[in-house]
This record gives sequence, structure tokens and C-alpha cells, in this order.
Amino acid sequence: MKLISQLSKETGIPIGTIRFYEKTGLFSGKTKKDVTTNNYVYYNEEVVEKLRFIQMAKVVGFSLAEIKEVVDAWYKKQLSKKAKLEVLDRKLLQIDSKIKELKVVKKQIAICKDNIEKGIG
Amino acid sequence: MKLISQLSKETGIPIGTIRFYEKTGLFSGKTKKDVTTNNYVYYNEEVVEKLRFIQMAKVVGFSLAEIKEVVDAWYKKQLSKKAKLEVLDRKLLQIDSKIKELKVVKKQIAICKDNIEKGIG
DNA sequence: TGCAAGTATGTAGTATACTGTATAGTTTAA
DNA sequence: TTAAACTATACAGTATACTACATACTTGCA
Repeated sequence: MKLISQLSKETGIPIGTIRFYEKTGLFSGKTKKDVTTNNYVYYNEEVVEKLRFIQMAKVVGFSLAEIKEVVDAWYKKQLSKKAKLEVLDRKLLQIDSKIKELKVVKKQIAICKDNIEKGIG
Repeated sequence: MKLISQLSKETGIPIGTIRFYEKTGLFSGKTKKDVTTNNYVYYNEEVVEKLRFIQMAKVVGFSLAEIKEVVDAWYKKQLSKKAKLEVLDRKLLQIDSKIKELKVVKKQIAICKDNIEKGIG
């Protein structure tokens, strides 16, 4: 169980950002009930995993709202099995289409490079 | 040569967004010098290509600033051959790393799906 | 014990990328 | 010829995702 600064060090995500993510409901830590002098929040390994997932999903263009959908499908007990699978299947399709787009962009840049090297562009 | 509404129809990008992109320097149309009664702007096929490129690059998480770098490498005569190639090579690396991240995210979602199907998650 | 460092809460500010509104002039088709 | 539709310009407003600041309390170490 880690405090927020350790979480930040492990993931490279600023403390402010972690708090922001927690406020938007992407995950939550826990206070220790036996400690009465403070309300420090502790985070387990699952939160680290979620943060790493968030980091990657963000780079490839998913919004926090989209990421929250997946994270909820992952952990929320309130959602039905069917609803969870539907969300995840939709995401998998989006991911495949993103991979395709990336390959198109890559090809276009390669063509552009070619033209520049040949002195056309 | 198209007017802005046709450009919007062909690409699916709202007129307001197209104007915004033009203002940020991603491309530019031309007014016809022989027409004196208005200052309507006309766009050629190159602009359509740029817009399609922008659309794809955005979905996969590139910012407009990053996209502008590539577009400038593509078309700006002011940049040296070397500078252009450097920008494009950097982007190609970013794209490859994005593809890798997408595959990791995909794998994680697949595992999650599996767990849900088995009734673990 | 005292003080730096860490933590929590709340609120305001910033950057990016639009999106809408107002105003005014132009074109086109009935 | 006039009304609907299109165009340009400017500026305000919104959504998302942070980022910074102020305040106050807590912990850990010299």
C-alpha cells in the first residue's frame, strides 16, 4: 500500500494529475480506519495497473471518459457481464481501427520522405 | 477549386473547424484575384488531402501542433531537406511506439474480457 | 521541539481544440 | 427583386485535461 507520492514516482504521473484522475472516478484509494490522526489515502497495486493503462490509452488518443468506460467494465461490480463485454468489444474495434489509421499515416509519411529524398517535395 | 462548404461536405469536418485549422496555419486557401466583388476563399485538392491526414493523425492522439510539424515538413519550402527528414523520422518512431502501445492495450482488454467471460472479473 | 517534507481540500487558472453567436456583405434561384 | 443560402471576420463561450496556488494539518528527523 502506497501513498500518493510513491504512486507518482512509480508511474511518472504528477500528484496533481493523480488526484484529478481519482476525482473523475478512474480509481480510488483507501484511508486506513485504524489511523485516526490523519486521512492519508493508500493505493494498492491495482491502482498502479490502472494508471499504466490510462497512460497508454491516452497516448493513442482515448479520452478520459472513454478510458473510464473500460476501467468500469474492468472493475465495477454494478455492471452486468453483458454490458461489460459490449464495452470491451467496442473498444477492441476502435483499437483495430486506430492501428489501421496509424499504418495509413505511416505510409503517407514514408511517401513524403521518399519525395523529399528525391528532391520532389 | 472548392469553397469551404464543399470542403466541409467532402471531409465531414465542420466549417468552423476548417476555419480554425486554417487560422492555426495547417493550410491555406486562395482568393481569386480576378474576382473583386467578394473575398471568397478557394481550396484545392491538396487541402482535402491535408484535412484527411489531420483527421487520422488526430484520432491516434497527435496534437495539432504535432500535425503542423509534419504538414510543414511536407509542404514548406522554407525548411531544409535535413530538417524535414528529421521531423518525419521522429514521427515514424512515435507512430511505431503508438502501434506497440495499442497492441498492449488490446492484449489487456482481451485478458479482461477473458476474466469476465470466466466469471472472475 | 522545531522545521522541512508530505498530505488533503478547495478553488482558480491555463492550454488545447473547438463551437457558437453576431454582424455584414454576396450569390443564387424563384 | 427579394429571400434563402453562402461567405468572411471577430470575438465570446465550452469541454477536456490538467496545473498552480492557498490553506491547513501531519509526519519524520535532527
